[in-house]
Amino acid sequence: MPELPEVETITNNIRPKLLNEQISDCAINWERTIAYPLAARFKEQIKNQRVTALTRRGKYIQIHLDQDTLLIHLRMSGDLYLSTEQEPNKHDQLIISMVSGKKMVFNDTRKFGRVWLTDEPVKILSKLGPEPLSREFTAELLYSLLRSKKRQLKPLLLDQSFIAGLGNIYTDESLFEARLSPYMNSADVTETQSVQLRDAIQKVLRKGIQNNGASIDWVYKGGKFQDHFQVYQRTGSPCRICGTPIKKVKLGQRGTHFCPTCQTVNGE
DNA sequence: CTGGCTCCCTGAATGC
DNA sequence: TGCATTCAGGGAGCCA
Repeated sequence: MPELPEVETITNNIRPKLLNEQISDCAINWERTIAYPLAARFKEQIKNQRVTALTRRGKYIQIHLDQDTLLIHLRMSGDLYLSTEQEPNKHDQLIISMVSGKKMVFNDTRKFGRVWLTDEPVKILSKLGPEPLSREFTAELLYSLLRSKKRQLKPLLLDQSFIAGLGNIYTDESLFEARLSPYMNSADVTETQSVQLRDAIQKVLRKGIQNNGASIDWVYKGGKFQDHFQVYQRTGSPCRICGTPIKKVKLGQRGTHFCPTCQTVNGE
């Protein structure tokens, strides 16, 4: 599942290949991929625009064009890459071709991914919480944000309006790194624990990026962070700190992995 | 405000 | 072997 480190890796990979390219045309194979505007208008509006920059915000890839911004959210199974192949692959939902002949492919097996073409990307991105790797993401900020809510840490960290970019993998890994229980109520987190959690989130995300993200299932290949998982997908395996079998539970409708010995709610 | 649940999708895993 | 069922997972939307 592409989360912040995977999206960062993908954005970095395509940036040099796409900068200054001019779009000539696009093929929409699954209309629902286009979240905005209507498919027909999208197709017209994107034509002839030139790529000026590529950035990431949360789990969104932003492809800045000279008129609009192309926002891409990969959701569960999306991938974005340059292709030289003539025939489309299975699950190529959107293919954008360049004047130079290059083709950018949005491939998405489960069809959850979405693409927007808008001159007001802020309207979509302003719902997001702070960037966890930015300078503004201090322990003090996290502490005040946590105290302003009364929610269990796991579902709260997954909430993109709280912090942008964490998904199921990096949330579980961050909570383990911080030694905090996924069940813990955010309002009970102390200042010291906020420091731990901020440091843990940044450490885990940075390590993810260094490893080009994680490759799990058949989705997204190329990353190596899966070799460094402490809890994610390690159900029943011994905790690397204390040896207790890693537990998997359902929390907020999401599979949640943690060490019941190392990750406590203030001793409980 | 919070939590719980459903929906969108496909492919892998499991059951018989 | 083959068919049917179940499940995972990000985020929107709905309801309590």
